[in-house]
Amino acid sequence: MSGDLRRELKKRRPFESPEQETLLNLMRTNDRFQFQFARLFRDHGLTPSQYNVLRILRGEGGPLPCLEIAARMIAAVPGITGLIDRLEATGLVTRERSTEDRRVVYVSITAKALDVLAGLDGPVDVLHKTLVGHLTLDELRELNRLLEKARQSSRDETG
Amino acid sequence: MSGDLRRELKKRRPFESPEQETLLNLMRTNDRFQFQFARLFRDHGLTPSQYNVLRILRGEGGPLPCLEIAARMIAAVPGITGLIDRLEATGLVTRERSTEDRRVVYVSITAKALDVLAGLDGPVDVLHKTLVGHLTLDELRELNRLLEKARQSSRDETG
DNA sequence: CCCATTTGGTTGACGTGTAAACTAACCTCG
DNA sequence: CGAGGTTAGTTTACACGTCAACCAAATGGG
Repeated sequence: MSGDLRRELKKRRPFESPEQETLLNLMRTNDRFQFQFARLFRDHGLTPSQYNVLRILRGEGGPLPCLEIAARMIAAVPGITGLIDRLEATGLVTRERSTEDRRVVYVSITAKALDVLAGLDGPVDVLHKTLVGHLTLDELRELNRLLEKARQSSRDETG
Repeated sequence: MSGDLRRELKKRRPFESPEQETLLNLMRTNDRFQFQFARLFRDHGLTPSQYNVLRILRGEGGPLPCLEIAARMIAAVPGITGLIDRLEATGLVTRERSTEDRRVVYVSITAKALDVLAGLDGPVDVLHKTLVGHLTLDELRELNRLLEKARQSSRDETG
């Protein structure tokens, strides 16, 4: 059972440490899942990043500054500009410069984008169940606990 | 404790399902860790993908065809060409067309690349311990078990 | 008030991931 | 042998992610 990952990666040697095995396992699992989500989003004309921005805007319920959006994603600041550019070009968001602080650009989600998201809600939930629905509730909770504990190591360095 | 991820993402509402929470948790953790590795590799003049290719070649101990390298990574086929291009341009790998099957291009790692990897081995191991070394051995094993179980759901669809 | 600093956002360059289309070489079957 | 399919690899086009550099608006100390 523990050799599954090794076989997948066609690794010749055993893992050098339990830590290495866990990290490779984490990255591999994440990549597989990301691939599934990317395909679903693409079928609806969105990239994963675009979906992420739209979900943030819908969840907020109102306009958000560019940098606030960037802060809630993993993305670095400069990438946001082009991302918003493309969303604006396809009519999924609108830009509006603030009158109080003229440096700030507020981004709003459009009705068209809300429709796209609404069409994705069902399939996204189905995919969630498909990917990890075969884990028991206890296993999901334990996985969450372990992932959060793992992430606390790098919290001080990355914000 | 379970609200940690919610706070990190500045999420207003609770998660819609345990499955969603676990998947967001997984992606978030992976992104944090990837960031750490990317910084380390960059300090040694490599991108994560380039490091990945070089590790595969060193582990193999001999030349490998381009597509075999692609198969061991998550990357799709077309991206390999440019990746090998840049590695060849910086003298980290060499290309050689096979004489038996002239379609096949064998890629070999250079001594220069082996030096770079040797300089990274220590720091990489340190980073492994930094990121998940605070988990107990039992926790690492349980995390591995849960991740492998999770990944089995999408195995049939993605190869 | 003015200059230095900070902050919000953009631009440009480079590396990468992905899809689609294409070339070149091999293989199979009639 | 020769047409058609398969395989290895490349090219092209687009979307990011990241860094370095930059601009413009706001701020703050002298």
